[in-house]
Amino acid sequence: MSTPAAGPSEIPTVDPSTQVRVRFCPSPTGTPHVGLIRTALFNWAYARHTGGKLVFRIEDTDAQRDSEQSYQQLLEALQWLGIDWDEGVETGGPHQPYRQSQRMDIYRDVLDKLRDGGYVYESYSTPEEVEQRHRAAGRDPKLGYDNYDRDLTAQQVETFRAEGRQPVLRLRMPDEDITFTDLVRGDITFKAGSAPDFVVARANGQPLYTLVNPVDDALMDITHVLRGEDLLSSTPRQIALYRALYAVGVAQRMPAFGHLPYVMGEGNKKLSKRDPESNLFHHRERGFVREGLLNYLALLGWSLSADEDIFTVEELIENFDITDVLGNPARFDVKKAEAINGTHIRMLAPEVFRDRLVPYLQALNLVGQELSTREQQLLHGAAPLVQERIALLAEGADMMGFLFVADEELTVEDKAFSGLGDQVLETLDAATAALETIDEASWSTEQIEAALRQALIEDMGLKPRKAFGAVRSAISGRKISPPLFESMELLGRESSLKRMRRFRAMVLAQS
RNA sequence: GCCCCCAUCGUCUAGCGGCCUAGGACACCGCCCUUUCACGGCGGCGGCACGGGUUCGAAUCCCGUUGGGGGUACCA
Repeated sequence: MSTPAAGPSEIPTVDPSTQVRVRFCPSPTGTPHVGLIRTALFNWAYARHTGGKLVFRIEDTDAQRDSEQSYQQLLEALQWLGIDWDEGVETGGPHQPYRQSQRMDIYRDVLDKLRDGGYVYESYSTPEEVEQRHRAAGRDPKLGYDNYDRDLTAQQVETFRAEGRQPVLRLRMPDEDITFTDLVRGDITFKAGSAPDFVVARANGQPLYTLVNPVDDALMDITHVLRGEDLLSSTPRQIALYRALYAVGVAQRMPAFGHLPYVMGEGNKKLSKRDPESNLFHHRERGFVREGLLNYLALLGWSLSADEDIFTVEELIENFDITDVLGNPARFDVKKAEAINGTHIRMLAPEVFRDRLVPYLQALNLVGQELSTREQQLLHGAAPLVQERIALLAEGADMMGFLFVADEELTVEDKAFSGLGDQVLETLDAATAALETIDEASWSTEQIEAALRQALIEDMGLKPRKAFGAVRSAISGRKISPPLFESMELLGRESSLKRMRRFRAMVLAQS
């Protein structure tokens, strides 16, 4: 019984008129990785750019590693970023179910067809035996499977069975070069014999990723397989499988492949799951806005134009083409990501920015679940003050934090006492006296600034840096704060004066 | 070992034979603006890995070298 290797035959390919159908098919293991999300983004952008469809499938065939929590996180990640899908888990579609763990009977069917067609064969060799044969023949033992079981005689098979062996199923690879045109890298040829016959199903009958991934792509009529570079070398095996699937009537066409470059971390290593910056949610917690992170992620391998790094999702969709993606790996640069995020923060409408800040204020316990009228008022006034001076939302919440704490509970940082000059006390006294002359009704940024300038700069002849620095420390407890006079207006007369006196006492106690 | 991918400033990139004495962004360094920090503005530093070809002409095409990465599982 000889097994045929499916040849190139006349399997249809994808042409420019083909309606695009791409997919995102993660395994639900661990927390979403920025590299994975970049893959989702490019698939999504390509679907939206071409007016095609995005299918969201879950590859949970490894019960050992998959988790429901991870699945939920994937949903949350895509939802946060605004990456939506046309068919798939949660939304359903004509090819459901979209979780591979629920498609086992389908794979069994396909396996039967492949076996009936003679494209897969039973393999009884153990890894040890393969290695032993390599050694005996003087070959490198790490060569991989040696195709030994391709043409076993009925006699041999019977012997193995009698020994109680359970065979795995392998797909027979063609004895010829396999060439395909990668959408990002161009023509790639794998030499004949460089990939041995591979396992598509375990001895216990469980189908493996090597089978299940192309089978679902075929069944779901995926036209463009855009995935990570780590899967590049498995492409010849998939092409061989596809030819067999076409021969048995499961696949209708050969999809186009495009392999996206790695996202690198420090040094020359792939950004590992261990690195905190590989974790999408880590960035969200630090205060990345979706617009900024999406922009930065798209920049890893793609660019809008020669002289503009900042773009919106709409611009991405309008201009994105997979063939423009670069093949070389890109390092994830936190600094640049933050800078781009800062630009996007500045681009947000004031009220949007304000709303986005709330969860970060809550995370710092500065406000509760519901904002009081006073808190809303403070947020409303302070948001525009910080919007133009931060790169991350968490920074913004932190910077305006002093407004949300009681006067007597304001933390005054050690640094806030330094560099104030020998005339701190006099400065604080003069400032307080000047502020006291402003009545409640005329307590405004303009009045505050005028009074302080007159008393400290004009009358005392102090440098603005020292003069206002002392007041800033008193009001905010820090050396760095939102604009001072505006902050004082927001805080109000009473609070401001209380903080002035409290700080004076602290300075006195320090010396 | 074998197979495959990649190679422009520190980083991300523009460049697809002449427009390049290589452009932008981030970072860094000055200066300006300024109540701190930022933002903004101006300027500076800094790169085609190497060697052969092809061509009137190469960052761009070809080959090799070197360097980096990935694969080579009954993981995905």
